[in-house]
Amino acid sequence: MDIADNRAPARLRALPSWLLNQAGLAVNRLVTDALAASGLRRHHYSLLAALDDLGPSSQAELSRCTTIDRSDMVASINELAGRGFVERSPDPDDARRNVVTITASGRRELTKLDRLIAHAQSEWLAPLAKKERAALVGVLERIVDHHAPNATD
Amino acid sequence: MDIADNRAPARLRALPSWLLNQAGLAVNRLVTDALAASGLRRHHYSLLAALDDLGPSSQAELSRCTTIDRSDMVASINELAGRGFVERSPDPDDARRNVVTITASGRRELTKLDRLIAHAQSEWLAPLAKKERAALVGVLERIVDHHAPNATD
DNA sequence: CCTATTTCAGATGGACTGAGATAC
DNA sequence: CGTATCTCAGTCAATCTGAAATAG
Repeated sequence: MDIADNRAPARLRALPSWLLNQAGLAVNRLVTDALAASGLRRHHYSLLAALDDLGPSSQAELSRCTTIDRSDMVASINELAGRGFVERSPDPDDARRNVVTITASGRRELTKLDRLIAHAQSEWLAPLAKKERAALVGVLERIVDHHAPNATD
Repeated sequence: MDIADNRAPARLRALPSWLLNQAGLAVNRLVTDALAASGLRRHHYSLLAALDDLGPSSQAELSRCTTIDRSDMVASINELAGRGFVERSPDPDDARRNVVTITASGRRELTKLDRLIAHAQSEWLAPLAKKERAALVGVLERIVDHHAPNATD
């Protein structure tokens, strides 16, 4: 019952996947808390950011590029549409699809969220120098690309 | 609908927490699949590894050092005990506590799991050189320590 | 009296499966 | 025809809250 008894055993501390999951718990707490006041959750930010980057997109496209499941898309878009941050309309060129578009109000909200998210990132990465943060991002990109559905398998 | 349409927008690809979560999905899939044949899940490995490192421990101690919630501990230990991998007995020195001990059979199982887990790690980190893997572990350790409950806050 | 431990009952958010309806 | 999209219903593992019972 020492004060430092919470320390993880060496077996786990040396395990990359365990460390990644622990680091993930920390960021996700920070980001979730940062977004809490706006009443939005993490995937809402992903969607607004994706829509701002890509322009109007179908739900299937959004699903593919955010890795949010197609079946969870419906509810998320509903929530964003209910807040007036996106609009959903049938695609005139393909009647199977909906076109989801970010609104002016959604873009304003996104600007606020960007700031909150950026702040959470730097709280999370506080112990790292600028160069180390960039290196971490680079390494994670390579891992993510390597395991992407249409990647070097 | 290009073949590379799955690519995430720049906004997300540049976001450390998003990359970390994507990388986490990949490892957790690999590790979960690696453990599937043994009928165990990720936290079972954490518990066996912790018990092998620390020796007999109370459930509260295990909870603190693995970050598995106290309330989830009960079921997990039950499952491991049901397979004969750990034994649970009342602590003679403190009647509130149980002492959980890894069995010989549990240690044998852990040896197998160690190999499976190690293999999953190297599949996951395939695109990285040895030095890069070590650097990643080092960086993650610093982040995790910084956000640990009793840390430099 | 306050705190620590084990346990249960339940909520929550996130990732995912399967299938139906519709349209390409 | 087979395939793609949107939608709904529901599963599943993981994280976490609250509280009761017991003991230090």
